[in-house]
Amino acid sequence: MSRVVRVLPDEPAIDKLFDYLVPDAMGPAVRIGAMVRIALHGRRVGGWVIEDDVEPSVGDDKLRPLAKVRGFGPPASIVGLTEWAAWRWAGRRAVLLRAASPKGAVVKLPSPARNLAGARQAAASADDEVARLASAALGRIGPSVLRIPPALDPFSAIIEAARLGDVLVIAPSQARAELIGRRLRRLAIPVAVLPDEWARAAAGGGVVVGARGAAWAPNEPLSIVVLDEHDEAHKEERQPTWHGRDVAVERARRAGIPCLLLSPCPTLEALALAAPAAVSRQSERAGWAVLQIIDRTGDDPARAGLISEALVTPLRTASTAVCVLNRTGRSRLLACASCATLARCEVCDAAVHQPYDELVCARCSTARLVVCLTCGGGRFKNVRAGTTRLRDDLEVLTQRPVAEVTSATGELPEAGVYIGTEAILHRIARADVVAFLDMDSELLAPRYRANEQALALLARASRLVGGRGPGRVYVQTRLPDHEVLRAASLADPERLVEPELSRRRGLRFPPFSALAVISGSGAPEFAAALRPNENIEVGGGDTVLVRARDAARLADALHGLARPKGRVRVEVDPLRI
DNA sequence: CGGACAAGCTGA
DNA sequence: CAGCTTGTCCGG
Repeated sequence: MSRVVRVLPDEPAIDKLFDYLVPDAMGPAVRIGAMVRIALHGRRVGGWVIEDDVEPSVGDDKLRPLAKVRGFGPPASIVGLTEWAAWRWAGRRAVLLRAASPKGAVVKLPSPARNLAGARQAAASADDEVARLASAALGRIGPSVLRIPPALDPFSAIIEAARLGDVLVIAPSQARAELIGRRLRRLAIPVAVLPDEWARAAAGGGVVVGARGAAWAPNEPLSIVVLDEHDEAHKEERQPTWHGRDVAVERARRAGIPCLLLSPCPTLEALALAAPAAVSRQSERAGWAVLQIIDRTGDDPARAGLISEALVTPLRTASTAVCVLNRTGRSRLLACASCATLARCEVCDAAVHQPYDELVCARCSTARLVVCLTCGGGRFKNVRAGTTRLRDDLEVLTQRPVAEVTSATGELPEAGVYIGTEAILHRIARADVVAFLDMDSELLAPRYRANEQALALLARASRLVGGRGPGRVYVQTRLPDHEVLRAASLADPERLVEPELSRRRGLRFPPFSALAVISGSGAPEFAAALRPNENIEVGGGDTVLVRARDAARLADALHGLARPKGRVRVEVDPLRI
């Protein structure tokens, strides 16, 4: 009998399996996960072998041979994991298999790393509080949560895991992954940094480290370590919106291995998996920065500037100061490109924005053509509400150079003071002053995770200033007693857990439910196919919120629904609603 | 996705 | 009714 395999084409829109004959010459290279090329409907496309030795589901006359074997792809266990993730996040398998595959063709694997004994020796020297916590957690199969304050180095947890055998480390950013790779190499511990060293990772032996994509790494680790589990960078923004931590937890469950979730401020999702272990109170206090709360309760909102008196001296004297001003939620302003008049609503005079090809009033929703009422011009440009002005003001106030940092900023300019949105906290590694100019926009953000996100920002700032030491984190606020500020001041994230749990339970937000947001022109039609029942609630409108009792029921409800004509975006587990 | 083919529209 | 556009289906 000739061998037949089942192949998924690398065309996300197809998402169907097709059977192909395996020519004898290709035999040994064809296995589950192998990347192949196939003739499909008159063209050649790439694909992955998903099942081996199958009974063909079409007649022999239709069967065609594989056109080519391109090389190694994800191992069978990871193919299975992508299958699960496609269900869990209601997405297409090909997108996930791409994330799990090497960037170029891999036809040969290097020999696996062997000098593990030396690595274990290097590892044996690490003996601190973090190592002891990790060691205990590594004795348990499945998820563990370790609360390690922002400025305490989690590296010895990785070393501790490496001592026991191959490890997979998932970092919140590529930069962080590469840094860890360099540190491990310095200790002569074999390491493959993804995505570049996919082949070395597949060969096995030692540590594999990468950003969220490493959750699909082709190795067979004996443990998985997720760094900064709370960091939203672990979530893929494109569809399917999978989460590196959740993939790691499922992967560990399937493999029957420990999975360590590290964070200074664990999410309620992580805490639902395991009770946290924490370093001593003393160490935790040392790992959070001193918070200086600048109470602006009495200041006249109309008159008070964004920089209070109390902030001027710290900004002037710090060697590096970082100012965070979140513009999200502030109305974006449009100005006419030719006459610079601000675009206002003709009915109510409020600022208008341009979601699509018309101008819409943020207050009364009146829409009109994209035309300037003053000069008739048809082009508008975004005015970033006052940041440039703020930069100038800051320069005058501090009498030193101030640099604005945006996502477009390449090389960081030389300056004593930097200003930007919260993304700036990921661009600058060290500072002695971090100032949140408008913390209330975080604390009062109309998002169900606002508290968790605000605490994460303070954790990040604490890391920048190096924990409890001479550095300071300043917070301008009208809510000086807010529980998030209190938790960060006291270096006690646990204080936030109970109130947050009861709030989420009351409002039935995750982890007490699972959510999906369906948007795009086809959203109403798509949502109409979802039948509400005791497990599923479906909202109305152009953007539909779906709420289920849990992730499995949500996934089941979304599974296999026909996509209508228009655009449909299904975001499972949205973090910012 | 993109080719095949069928159903609808137009012009003489 | 040829010649074209638009829509739906399906691939091994």
